[in-house]
Amino acid sequence: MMKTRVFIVDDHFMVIEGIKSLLQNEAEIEWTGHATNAESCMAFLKREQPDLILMDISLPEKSGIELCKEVHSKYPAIRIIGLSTFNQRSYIEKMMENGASGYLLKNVGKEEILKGIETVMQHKKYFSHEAALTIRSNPNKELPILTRREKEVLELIAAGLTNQEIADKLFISYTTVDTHRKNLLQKFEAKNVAVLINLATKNGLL
Amino acid sequence: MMKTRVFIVDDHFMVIEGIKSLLQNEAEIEWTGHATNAESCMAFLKREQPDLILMDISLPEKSGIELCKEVHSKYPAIRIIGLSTFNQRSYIEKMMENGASGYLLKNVGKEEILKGIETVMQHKKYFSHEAALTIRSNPNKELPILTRREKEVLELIAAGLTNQEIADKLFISYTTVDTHRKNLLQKFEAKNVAVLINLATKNGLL
DNA sequence: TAAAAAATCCTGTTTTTACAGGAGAAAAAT
DNA sequence: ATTTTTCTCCTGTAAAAACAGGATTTTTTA
Repeated sequence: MMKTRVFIVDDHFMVIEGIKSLLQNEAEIEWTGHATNAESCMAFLKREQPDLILMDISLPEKSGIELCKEVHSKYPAIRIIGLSTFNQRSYIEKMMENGASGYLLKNVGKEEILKGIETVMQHKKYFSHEAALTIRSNPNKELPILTRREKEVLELIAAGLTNQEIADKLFISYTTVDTHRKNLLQKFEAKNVAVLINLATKNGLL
Repeated sequence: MMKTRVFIVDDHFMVIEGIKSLLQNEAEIEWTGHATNAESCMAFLKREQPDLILMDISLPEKSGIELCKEVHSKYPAIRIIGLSTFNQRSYIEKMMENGASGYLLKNVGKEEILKGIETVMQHKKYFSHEAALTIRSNPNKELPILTRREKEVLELIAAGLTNQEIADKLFISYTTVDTHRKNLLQKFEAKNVAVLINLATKNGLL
């Protein structure tokens, strides 16, 4: 059996050290190195390509989601497993959309990491227990899909602009902004702007 | 020189493993164990008391901030260092108010962990580099201090209740709620409720 | 116990949202 | 090329929030 060559990208050194320590005595795993940001990850990949990357989702500067997309398009053979503390549907979905093959929450133990690596290397998808529950259990509480304009308006609302101010800024009519606002409230099933902003920030849209 | 007996509470097993791995060959450090939640931490302390606890701030069920308060009041001799991914003034301050002696961000390396432990054991306070910058640099952007009632009203606003509904719920007048709302906007320097909720969620108040 | 802070209540006015119900034009997807 | 989605605009009304400027009574804290 071939050894799986593993690389890790995470801005938390202690997480890198933890996973390294957990995997160092595993026969099927070969540790190829680590990076603490997107840039040094890409630099490494120019010289050497691992079989699999464990990739933290929240990195400084360029996010794990963007990095995932970039790595996946330039090196489609490399399998990627998302890594995060956040057990949120939106994050998991974004990673998978951008080419990840699996998702591990950072509270997992050695077994789940190994199982994840093994499963993903067999061209199958893998989610750690809790993450799997999240994507299955509440398909009702799905995040609404916003249009480009709606996102734009949402951000300006959060910034404190009134409908009139938003209208002036976007060179559209006051009534158009009102319509977008109406649609935002409807999509989020929010009674008013307080709930809207609350939901939006908690789902990482702001 | 006495060895420092270190205990760690963190719900992420890989972080525990990482710190353990980093500290295991250090002569001045004695590893006494770990817990992944507040309950098992308290259970451990009943049997044995370490010199220092590295305590994650975001734990399931009871938060690190509450646990910190509890440990500090029951075992005042134990030194506590807060541990977190979040470099936010509010979190750092809350931990320090509740009896912590230092604060480490999870992106630190071995040196800062050791320096932190050493410093705190000498009855001094310690903040990791980036955390120290945060508490020093922007004393202007301080979080407003809310009263009990204001917090209550803030939460109900975020839940989508109108002034009248909040008034009914709290058995106070509509005008009182309006005053609290006014004061909240003033304290946060927010133009309207959208900005208020945005700031409040981003600062962990909601 | 005196001073400070917090919580309560009030009258008004203006501005902004929220809600209802359409509808045409431009872009995008099939 | 046609359907669907998105973006745009409109009229009108009711409800709620924001703003101004007080004032009294409880609680806390020094």
